[in-house]
Amino acid sequence: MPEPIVCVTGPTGCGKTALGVLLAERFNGEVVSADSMQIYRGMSIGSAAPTPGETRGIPHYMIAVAEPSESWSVARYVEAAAPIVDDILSRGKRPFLVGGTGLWMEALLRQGGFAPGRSGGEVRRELEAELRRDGIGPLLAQLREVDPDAAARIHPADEKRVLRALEVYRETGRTITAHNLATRALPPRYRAVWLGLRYSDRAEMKAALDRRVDRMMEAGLLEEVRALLGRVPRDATALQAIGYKELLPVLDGEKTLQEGVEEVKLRTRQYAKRQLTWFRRNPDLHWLERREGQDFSEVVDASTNFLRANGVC
RNA sequence: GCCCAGAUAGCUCAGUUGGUAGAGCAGCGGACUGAAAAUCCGCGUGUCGCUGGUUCAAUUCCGGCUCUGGGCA
Repeated sequence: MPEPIVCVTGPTGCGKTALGVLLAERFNGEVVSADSMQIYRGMSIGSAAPTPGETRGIPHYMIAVAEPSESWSVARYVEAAAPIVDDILSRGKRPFLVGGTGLWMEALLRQGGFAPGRSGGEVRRELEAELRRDGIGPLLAQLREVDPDAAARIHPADEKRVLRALEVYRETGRTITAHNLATRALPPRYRAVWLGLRYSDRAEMKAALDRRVDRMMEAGLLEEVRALLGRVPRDATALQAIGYKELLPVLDGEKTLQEGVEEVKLRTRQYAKRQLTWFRRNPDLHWLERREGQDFSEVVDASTNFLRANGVC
């Protein structure tokens, strides 16, 4: 087993990027981003991608590598990121997986890929057409028949997952349940040590997130959204990003700037809450609590101690 | 000063022909294996403005008061 890679995660806006860079500096590391929006070009303000100054000379990968008009997915991310992690390891450096997209991080660490099928694919489009034509009922009935476990597990209202489960079956003749069981049984691709950074107080987190959105606006987020709109279709995955989809109605004149900004702040804290839910279930994750007015070096020192105690040196 | 309307959950509001109340949003919790910054699920958190009266019982009916809109002066 090679040296563990270090995962640095937590809800948005809590300082993952800064912590990741400082730790990579101390531990001979390079940073691999695990962020479903920083991956696109032209979204640096709204996705809070690290600036050249913030990277402090540490190599960063998987940031601004995709055209926002092409929609990336977890599977494509893993295909691209895994060779990079391997390369970092082969050069005797330590990969720091830094980001807030939990599914992407876990998928990269896991061995065994995804079952075939993808958004925009032929089978998916077929299923979407069936859904529009006949409603979810017949699709649920089909799923109960071919994959009763998935039918029991997935909420009937979660159309996206119902479609995906049927898609896997139609593409492969195997169920998504069988596929998931098989991949879960495999040993992980990489050994990992997990650090999570979060505010100990919810109100402090909200205040910090609000301030960050204000800073993004000052930095020209609205112009960034306008520029993006000029070169990507409206249904692009990139335009689902928080900070972008909420400002489109402002550019369309359907909403005031203030309403748009309030919406961005709201969706940002709701997203942070979903991330907390996602990461809370990870028993390997070591949480570092941030408090208002606390010196960031305390967090860095605590992280350093934790990593040393867990075999990272 | 007078007239009219309103005052119910954090917000916007519904409702109770008198038996202490419920929607949306917010909030909190949860799920998550090719859109994941996506998608989906669960949970009501309340001096029904204050104060008297009628009544077995008032958030509901009646009076007074306060506040907020709008109108007339």
